[in-house]
Amino acid sequence: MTELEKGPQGRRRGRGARERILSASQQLFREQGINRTGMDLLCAAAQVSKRTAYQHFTGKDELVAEYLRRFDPSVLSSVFDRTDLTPRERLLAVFDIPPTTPLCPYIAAAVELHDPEHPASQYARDYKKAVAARLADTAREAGAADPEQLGEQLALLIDGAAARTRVLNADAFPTAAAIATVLIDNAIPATAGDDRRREEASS
Amino acid sequence: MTELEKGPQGRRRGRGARERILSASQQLFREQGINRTGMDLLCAAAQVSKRTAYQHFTGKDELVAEYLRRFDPSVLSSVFDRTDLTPRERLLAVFDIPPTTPLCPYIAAAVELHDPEHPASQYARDYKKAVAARLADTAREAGAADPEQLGEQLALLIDGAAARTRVLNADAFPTAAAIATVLIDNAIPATAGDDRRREEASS
DNA sequence: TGTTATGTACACCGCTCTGTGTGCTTACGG
DNA sequence: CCGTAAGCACACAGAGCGGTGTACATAACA
Repeated sequence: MTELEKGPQGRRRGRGARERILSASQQLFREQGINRTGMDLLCAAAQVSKRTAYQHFTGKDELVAEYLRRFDPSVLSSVFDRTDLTPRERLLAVFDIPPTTPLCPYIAAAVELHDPEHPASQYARDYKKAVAARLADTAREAGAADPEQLGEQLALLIDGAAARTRVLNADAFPTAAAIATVLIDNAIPATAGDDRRREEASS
Repeated sequence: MTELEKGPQGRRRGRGARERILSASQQLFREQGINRTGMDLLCAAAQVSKRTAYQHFTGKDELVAEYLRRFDPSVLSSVFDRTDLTPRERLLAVFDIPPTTPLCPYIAAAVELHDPEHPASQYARDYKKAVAARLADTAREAGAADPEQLGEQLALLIDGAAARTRVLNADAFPTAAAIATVLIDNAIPATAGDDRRREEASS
């Protein structure tokens, strides 16, 4: 960062080296996996010399960790911050985003790195917990009897759909959405104006 | 195989080389992952020379495929063939076996190999379909309205619990079992005498 | 006894991977 | 103008991997 993008025209070469590396990581790590993506290929894709890459990141581990840290805002917010949907609809909308994210990179990373102590694995755990927490919040908003439990359950459905989609090569999210519908209907007492009309459900 | 175990005492050295290799694979591939387990280490653990290993298997790929093919009978039958349980109880008993299998090796293999055309990936798909099919059969036995759907749903729960257990380092199968209970109760019309007579509490 | 199958011990090849060392180029700033 | 900082191109080290080649040992069978 420091004083990189300050010039009137910016340094042509330098401006965004980190971004290009991380952008290439996003693509390649997903398409090919982490272990199968060598630094040579990655640097070539990022149009960055290998030497430069290792001046921005101490090693591949750090790069992988950073790569995993970049998902939170985009995917999470895109669903949970939609004010045009009722809380209940938001809970179900989660199962419609897989087209954007064909498979969960956190599961892949946890399997590929295979080290629970790896910083990237830590980020993966944090992310999963954050997702479950936001689901729980939304569930509470929707008037669920036990929001934490529902959040955890829906999170499990997401992971199950992701894993199954991966192994079977077939979209499993519709099945997960069907389960989610049942769970939500069962968890919300029906007294709560969950769907349309959730105004006075504040308490 | 051919004429290995035919002698009155058998060849001391040869008898069970394949088994030792596969046994070591089961342990090491699970503990360390497939890619991280080199053939040198694996052969040392199996107390088999590397040369011998490559006379039994054309390559690591074939070994991995065989390794995955060895799970079907043990795990599957141990649950589905239990006649002491009602169909409904069998469907739920599935979520109690993870202590035996800490994580699903098929998901791990699919991620690690990263090639849907790999023979091992094919076995993984076959296995997953077989599990879903047996779940569907049991669901039909239990009187489910749509057994195929329930089977697919329960299979998704298993995979979700496995993946989540892996990423979070915490047992997620209880959550999956809770969901399964809801799904089963919702899918079985209650007219079917599946469990210990779940009275006619319908409507 | 000798042959043949099976397995061992160990060195070795070729490849890929992460990570560095070195020298050259580019562009900005004084 | 020259200095400095960032980057590039390229080669290379070091390690691990899958897989092989070679020479030797053992046991059954003729």
